[in-house]
Amino acid sequence: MIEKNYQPADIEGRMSLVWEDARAFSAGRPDRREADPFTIVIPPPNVTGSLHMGHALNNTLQDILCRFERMRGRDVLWQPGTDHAGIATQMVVERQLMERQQPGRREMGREKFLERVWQWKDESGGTIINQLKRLGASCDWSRERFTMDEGLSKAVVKVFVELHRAGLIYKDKRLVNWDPKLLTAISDLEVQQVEVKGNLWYLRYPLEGKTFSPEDPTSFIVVATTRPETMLGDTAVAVHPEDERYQHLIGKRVILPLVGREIPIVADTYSDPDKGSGAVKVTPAHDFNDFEIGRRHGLPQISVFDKEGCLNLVDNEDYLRELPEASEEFAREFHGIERFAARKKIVERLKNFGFLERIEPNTHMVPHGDRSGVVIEPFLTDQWYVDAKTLAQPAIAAVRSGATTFVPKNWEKTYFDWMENIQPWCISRQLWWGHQIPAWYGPDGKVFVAETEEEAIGHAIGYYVEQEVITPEQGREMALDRNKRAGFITRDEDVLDTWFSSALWPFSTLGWPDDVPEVKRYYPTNVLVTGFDIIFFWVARMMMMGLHFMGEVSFSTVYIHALVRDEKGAKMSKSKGNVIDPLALIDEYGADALRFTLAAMAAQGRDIKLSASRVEGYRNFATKLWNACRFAEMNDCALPEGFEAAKAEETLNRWIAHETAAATREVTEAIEAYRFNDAAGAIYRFVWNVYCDWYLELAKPVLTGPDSAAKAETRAMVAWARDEILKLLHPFMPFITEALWETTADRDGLLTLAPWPHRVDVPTVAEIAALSAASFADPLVPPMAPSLFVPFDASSFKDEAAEAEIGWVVDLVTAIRSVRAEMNIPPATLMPLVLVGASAETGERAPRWTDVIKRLARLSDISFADRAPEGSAQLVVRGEVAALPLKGVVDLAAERTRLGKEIAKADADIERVDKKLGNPNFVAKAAEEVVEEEREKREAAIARKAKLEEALGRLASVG
RNA sequence: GGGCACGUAGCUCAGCGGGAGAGCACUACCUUGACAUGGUAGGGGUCACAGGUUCGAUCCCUGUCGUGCCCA
Repeated sequence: MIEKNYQPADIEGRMSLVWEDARAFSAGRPDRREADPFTIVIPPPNVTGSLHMGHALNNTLQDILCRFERMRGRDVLWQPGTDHAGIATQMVVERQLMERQQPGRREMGREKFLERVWQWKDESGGTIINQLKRLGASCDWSRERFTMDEGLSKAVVKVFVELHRAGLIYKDKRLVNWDPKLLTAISDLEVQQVEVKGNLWYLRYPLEGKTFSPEDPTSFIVVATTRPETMLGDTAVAVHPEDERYQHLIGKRVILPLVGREIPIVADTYSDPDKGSGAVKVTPAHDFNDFEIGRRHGLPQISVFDKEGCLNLVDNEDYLRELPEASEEFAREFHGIERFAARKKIVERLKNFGFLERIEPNTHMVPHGDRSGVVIEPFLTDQWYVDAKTLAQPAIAAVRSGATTFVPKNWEKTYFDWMENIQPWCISRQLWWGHQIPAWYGPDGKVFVAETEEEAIGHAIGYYVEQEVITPEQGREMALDRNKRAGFITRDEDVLDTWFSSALWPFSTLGWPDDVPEVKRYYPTNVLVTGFDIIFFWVARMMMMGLHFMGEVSFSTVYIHALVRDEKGAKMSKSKGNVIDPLALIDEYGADALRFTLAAMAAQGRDIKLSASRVEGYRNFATKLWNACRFAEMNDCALPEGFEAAKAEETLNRWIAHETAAATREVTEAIEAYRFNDAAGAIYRFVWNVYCDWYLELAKPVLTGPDSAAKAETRAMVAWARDEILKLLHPFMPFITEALWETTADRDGLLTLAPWPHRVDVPTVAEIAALSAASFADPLVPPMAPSLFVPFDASSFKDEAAEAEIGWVVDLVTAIRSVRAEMNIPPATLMPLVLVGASAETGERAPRWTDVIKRLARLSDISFADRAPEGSAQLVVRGEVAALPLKGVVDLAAERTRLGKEIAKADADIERVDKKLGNPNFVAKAAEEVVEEEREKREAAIARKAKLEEALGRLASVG
């Protein structure tokens, strides 16, 4: 029995359990051993994360694809899991320690701290996974993976060692984006450019050999800067080589104010003559552009900050080199001052000595760490790098050749732009939570990269014996005695960027590097579904790693979906406070309604601005379906064994078969083309506007009539079409459809494993037997219902005659209702209908639909006549006149107005078509079908107008 | 400054070379035996603006204005 009211909360939890118990989503089910695999890896959410609208959209789309392919008989693996989110997770746990007033990370030490992080992960790390389950994600939960798992960590180590051996990973001293709060390097992509209202400070740098005076412009050069505090690390001044103002100064030297260092004036095109003073100070150790200028001119790099962003001058050899002794006092005075305080103090000092020309307000972009929120400091450090440029080449080629395609295609441009300008990828992070880099250092700093410490020691001993640092004898002793070699080499303390492990996700989750059958079966994956914002973070890196280590692309299709934005079109973010919580929407309207909304709005290439009213509307759609199924149940509609829809005899039943086939084709083709909104729209219209509005209404007289063959067939057909609807809708609304599937009949299997209506590979009888055998062999696999295999070829079934007949009924009823409403005839008034001058076809059809038409159009009687009775309202349906004779009820003036409006409409049609057909160019140049179509339109409009005028004439003669 | 989108009914959005569509909102009527989380009928748009291509442009091209995003 179906409950009276649809309550999503009541069924969603229960259906989740049903699927789980049946292990419905397990990859490699025995009954699908021979089936084609279909694989999607989930973009792993942060283990610290919770479900936001972007996740909801992303996973809804993946789930639609997975459920669709699962029903099409594929062996689906949707690989779930989370990533360890190095910085975010470490921050979460550190914050927790602080809140509980427990010892901090450094006090407890690395090992203890990592234990705490794991403990946190075990307790709270499952949040987002449970939220994905609430959304209905049909992942193979038994295969859930975590980037810090043993197996995935093994893959990380192997990849690092092999890339290092191949020279594709190396250590280098370069500028990195340094987060002075978190004390780690971060990636370009974790840096947010924020517009900040700052200043341009114009500074006077005295020229060497002149006596500096603020009054004498020939005694100095003015440089403009947004970061005056970095001037302590300046090693040059740059001007544009063609800037006439400065030609005479190129090659001269200036004395750096406050510091006293002599630095050159160089010519470099980076300097923009139109910006500031046209001269810039060059600080290679604290600015990415200056770093490049420094390289071009061979300038020294002087870092003046420490890793916390405080001035570091005392004992700073780079800084103090070649400086006069007096400057040591200055160094002591400024040493240790935080960078923004230093800015104030330095500007003040410059001003006091006349070196500050002026200050100009200037709005510019300043890099901020997206986790810490503090201003990022370009900082010169030793880090590990991946040679991304080399690895990118095959990844670029794979997209060029079409081995991997983007949907929509225009994202390929973005991909190429990024890949072709890719920079070395800094992969080391100064954190504790993550994969510790498998590199060890010998006593002299020599690095040994190996999969294990034992192996590294072996290499080290060999190396140092060869270098005669230790004797062969010492080496032998160390190799044999653990105690003797303790502390000989020390491991790199840093960990790898989280994205380094995520890049391996499509194959590490399958078990690589172990030789397991899953790798062979499920790699390459079929499609990756993601938002464009992580094309760079993730897609590109998976492409690089997949091609290098597997020799094959990671996925053949990348579907890039929209971003979910708020009602103003702004990106949803916590700091803006404009987030809509998907879980709140699920609580209010159900997961099915939310999923359907997201699918219906997921038009390609367009962002989604979500509003709750849409979700409500689709919840109502679910209710509609629920009630339609209740109707079927109340009328004892059931599918008899062996029923064949294609062989139905009743016109109405053939019509719904025709419509079902059309809807099936539409939905199937739309999902295949990733047009989720079209698919959702097609099933929505079919359920509501075809099945509910017309089929069930037209079937009512038959269902409530006397027992007959027609009644039996209609009962079967109502149930059959309902089942087809449940299947077509299942990928979008899995909970309600599975629940109704369970309740509406005695089923042998779950809907989620039932075959898709459009399945091309309808199994033969022999195959069914084999499948059943396989199913029964494994008690966990529910056998498939034999009745599901009754062939109905949705790809080809058509019945145009049924379509024409039911179409006439629909048009007639609609026209009568429209006239009644316009004439203000109360619904309680039953009117007679007269079909005027009916054709033979109509004469045959009408009696077959008397009951239905009477009921739906609220008629007392249907009759035929050659002329419309006096004083009747008349309407034209498919070229024939129907009259509603009701003397006294029909307001003649109103009817005259109504007919006048209809005629005007017909006139407008005729005029528009005439204009076209009157154009000789149109007739000559337009496609023949188009011209023919227009001619037909014209004829129809003229005929319609004639009938209407006739009706108006009759009215005039009466009144 | 460079790149990518987008401006269609009051709102949120589809459509995209030959008759302007949906959901919500709105108006009127309906306690009709599945459903008021509903039914029936209806109102509402110079498809941002200006040029061009075409027999024909909401749709293709160019420009202008406006909005958003990404990158520098």
